[in-house]
Amino acid sequence: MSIAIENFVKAIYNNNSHDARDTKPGNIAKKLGISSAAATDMAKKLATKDLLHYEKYQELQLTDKGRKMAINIVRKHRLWEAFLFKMFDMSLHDIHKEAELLEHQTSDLLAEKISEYLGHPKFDPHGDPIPNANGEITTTDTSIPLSNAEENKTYIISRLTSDDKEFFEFCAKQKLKYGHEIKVSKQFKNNKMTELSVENNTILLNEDFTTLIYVNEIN
Amino acid sequence: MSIAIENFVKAIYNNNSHDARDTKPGNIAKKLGISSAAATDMAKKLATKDLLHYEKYQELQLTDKGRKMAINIVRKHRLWEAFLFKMFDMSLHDIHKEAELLEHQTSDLLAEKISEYLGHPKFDPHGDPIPNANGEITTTDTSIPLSNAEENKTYIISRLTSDDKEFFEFCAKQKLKYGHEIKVSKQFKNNKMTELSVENNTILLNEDFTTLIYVNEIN
DNA sequence: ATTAATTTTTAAGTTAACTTAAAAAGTTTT
DNA sequence: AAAACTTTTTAAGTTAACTTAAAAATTAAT
Ligand SMILES: [Mn+2]
Ligand SMILES: [Mn+2]
Ligand SMILES: [Mn+2]
Ligand SMILES: [Mn+2]
Repeated sequence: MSIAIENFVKAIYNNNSHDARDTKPGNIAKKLGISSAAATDMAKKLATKDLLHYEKYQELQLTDKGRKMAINIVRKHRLWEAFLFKMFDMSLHDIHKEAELLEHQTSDLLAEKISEYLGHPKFDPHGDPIPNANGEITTTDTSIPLSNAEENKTYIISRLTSDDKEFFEFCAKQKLKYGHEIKVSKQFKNNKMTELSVENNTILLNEDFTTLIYVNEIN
Repeated sequence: MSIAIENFVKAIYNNNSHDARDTKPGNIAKKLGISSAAATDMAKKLATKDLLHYEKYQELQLTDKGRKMAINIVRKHRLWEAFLFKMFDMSLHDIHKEAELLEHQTSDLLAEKISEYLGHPKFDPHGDPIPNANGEITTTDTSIPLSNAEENKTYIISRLTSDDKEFFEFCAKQKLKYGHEIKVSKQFKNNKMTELSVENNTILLNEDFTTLIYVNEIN
């Protein structure tokens, strides 16, 4: 399967497993940076390969075969992220970019070697779950977006769901990293802003960021 | 530059730096597993990109730009080989296959991180030199093929120049590895065979293998 | 319920990287 | 120096992955 096909299938998978937003060709096209005409063509082609169900004007839905394929790529992506993060001093954004390419050129054998070396990690450095070699995700995600966090409660950052460079640079600078502890001091409901403290610093985030940062409450 | 272009330029580079054999489209085509018509087309195209000089029926010659590009890919290939060899228990042949793909999806930044992690190694696990980030190869190779080695002299294996799976399996089993010591006991000139000892075992190799194994004399 | 706006699909065309088959040129043998 | 053989080139055609622009369908607004 070509890189174009792999990216297409992965985009569908990420789209409706993550946000559950609309999974029509136009939206997938936007994520991949191609025209929606190209996405429609590709969808039709992949339907003949039994990777997805296609019906005119309807949402695209992966078949079991398509989902399996997507998960395999996602697994390789997240393993590479975890591996590069551990081995080298590189920004999350750079790591993501490398993984975006390496994921397509990695044998199952090498993926397994990487997983083994890392002790079969369950999460990548963004906090996203890493499927096992059988395509299963055994962890359950109970985290909520920071925008929904409650005042005066303490949380652990569990996911950073973006691939924007500036976002990650900001997060790195402010110590907003996977696994770090934060305390929400105030939710400004009207302005949709959140005040919180990280390592004795108080920062104020707007909704653009608080919907990308997911947290788990500490009890 | 596409993967097809990168592999083409690399094939030319490897061809006339290694064996100095004929570098016409047909021969390159054979190495890449494409038709010679395709190779001729590609050669013409790359000439317009100033990556090589093309003249009908003549040998293909890389320009400085083309050579630079080839060396950059070779560097990434060999760094990946050295890195995977160090990190994981994988056969040389498998490592080579992974590197053949990863070399095209590796940023200069990541290549440098790998090189740094390994302490800027000068050789890959086949004994081939790793160009530095400026494309320079500072080591000089004084090794000779085992077929030319002299009787009753002791050598260190410095290169295994093949990508055949069976060859590497055989070498691995017989401890014919990069850096290992061997002693040549007899050269059968007529039969073009070489008798040698490795770790107290005596083995007899024919020309198919002794031209692929390069050695340096121990003084 | 029309009309307007948005999205998806179809249609037609492009480019890169191939293929096979025939023609042309180069090389080797007699 | 022909003839025979081999290799390279040209020519024509295919496929995957795109594009733009128009047509068709869906969705939203009045
Ligand atoms: Mn990708
Ligand atoms: Mn990730
Ligand atoms: Mn390659
Ligand atoms: Mn090598």
